[in-house]
Amino acid sequence: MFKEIEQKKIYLQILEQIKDNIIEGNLKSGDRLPSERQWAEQLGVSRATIREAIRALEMIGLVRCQQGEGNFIAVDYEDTLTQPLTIMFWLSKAKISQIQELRRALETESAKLAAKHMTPERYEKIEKICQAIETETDESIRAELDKRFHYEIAMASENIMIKNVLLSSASLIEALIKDIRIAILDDPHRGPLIDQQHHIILQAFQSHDPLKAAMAMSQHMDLIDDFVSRLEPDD
Amino acid sequence: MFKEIEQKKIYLQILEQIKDNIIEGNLKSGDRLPSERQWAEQLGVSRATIREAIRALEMIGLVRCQQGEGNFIAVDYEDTLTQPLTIMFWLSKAKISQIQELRRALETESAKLAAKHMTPERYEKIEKICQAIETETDESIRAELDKRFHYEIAMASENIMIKNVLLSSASLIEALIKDIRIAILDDPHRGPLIDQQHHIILQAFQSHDPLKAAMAMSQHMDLIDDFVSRLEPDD
DNA sequence: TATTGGTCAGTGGTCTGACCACCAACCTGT
DNA sequence: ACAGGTTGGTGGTCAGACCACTGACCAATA
Repeated sequence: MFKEIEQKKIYLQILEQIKDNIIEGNLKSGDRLPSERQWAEQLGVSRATIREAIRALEMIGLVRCQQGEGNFIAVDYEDTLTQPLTIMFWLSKAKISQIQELRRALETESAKLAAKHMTPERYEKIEKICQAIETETDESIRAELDKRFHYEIAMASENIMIKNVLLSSASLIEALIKDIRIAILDDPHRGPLIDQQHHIILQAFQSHDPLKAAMAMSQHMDLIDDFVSRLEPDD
Repeated sequence: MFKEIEQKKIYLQILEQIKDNIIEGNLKSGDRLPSERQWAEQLGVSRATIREAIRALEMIGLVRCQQGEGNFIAVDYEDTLTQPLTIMFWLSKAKISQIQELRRALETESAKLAAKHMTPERYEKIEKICQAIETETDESIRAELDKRFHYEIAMASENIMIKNVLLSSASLIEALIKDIRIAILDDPHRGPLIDQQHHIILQAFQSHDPLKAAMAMSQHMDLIDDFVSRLEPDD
């Protein structure tokens, strides 16, 4: 299952091996890796080296480390970009509005693709979420449902790359503005507006109209834009 | 009643410190980090631990390691996402067309923002590149110029997050289809078409018309879409 | 019987000290 | 002045040790 190590950046070789093993199907999400001691012996390297490799893999969200239990392949790769994206945000001294613009680009494309590939099952699922949002009165639950609304659209886009980048940037925004959804949803003037926008998006999905979906989602994003811009005035 | 006791992993604490130091301006691109031994002593941890932190930082492109010389803060953070994006691509078994869709979303938004923020200096720069593309006959140089064309637009968008995600996905596509630009440009029917599209984009920039820029760029992307779809037929 | 609490083996987290490979800057002899 | 070797500092790797945590097993207790 694991080959002997040659020379070069050892931790990169281990990464390659894991990658290959996953692609070949020998390793899958949630699988446990060999224990560090055992693995080190198998590969003929020291435990310290194995650990450096694991650390690198953990950083990009590919491996989850649990003391006393073991190291595991991440259950999904949705968080692979979150950490790097967060770092990039801080180091490049970007503004929140810039992530928001990134998210806008992805949400609109996501909606466009979702409309293109929408299935009755998925549509029903999303429709139910919308209905739940309308009838729900607890703002924090409404916020959670709104999140799921966007998540399901991302799934429906059938594009895992866009989905993951989108989810990462969305969670970064959330981390920066914890209660953005609540704050937006809480505005009594906005509640109905949001529901209306959701409906337009739904209609676009139902009629498989990518352009309409993209435009509707873009307008939906305007709400968040507005909130961000007030939170973070232009320099 | 009792608060949870939580000991963050040391390597994450070190990451935090580096992040803070960069934000505060104590550390900047290209700066050299303390030697591992010295640093370990300063922080009161072992060298192995320091190395695990460095390995994690190297993985996301934040640190460059040079044996016999030292460890350095990366000169730019443009590659922070390239590695994770590549890993994600392989592990999620995505198709090239999906990255292309990701790129399309970013290129169009990038063009839109560029039109919004275009300055005479930047316009002139991009215009010169376009002229160079038209007069150049060597296909590989044309390809290189085309790359710069997109790069400058990304810069002009004045959105570092979009720029970096875009460049990462573009370089991932390039790695997967090495000669895509040449292959596309090489088609005698396409050469004039590309030049024409570039001009439309330029016009949109000049008139600060974001929507027109986005649409023109989207059409420009169709060319690559077309190429990818022929290279990678639908399942 | 059901629950508590201890033991124990296995795991990741960290530390220590050592050796190797590499690089740059400093000699040194010509 | 210069080519070539020496030397000290750096990252790369290794071996072995101890700690903290986990889960499973099991005995003592209510």
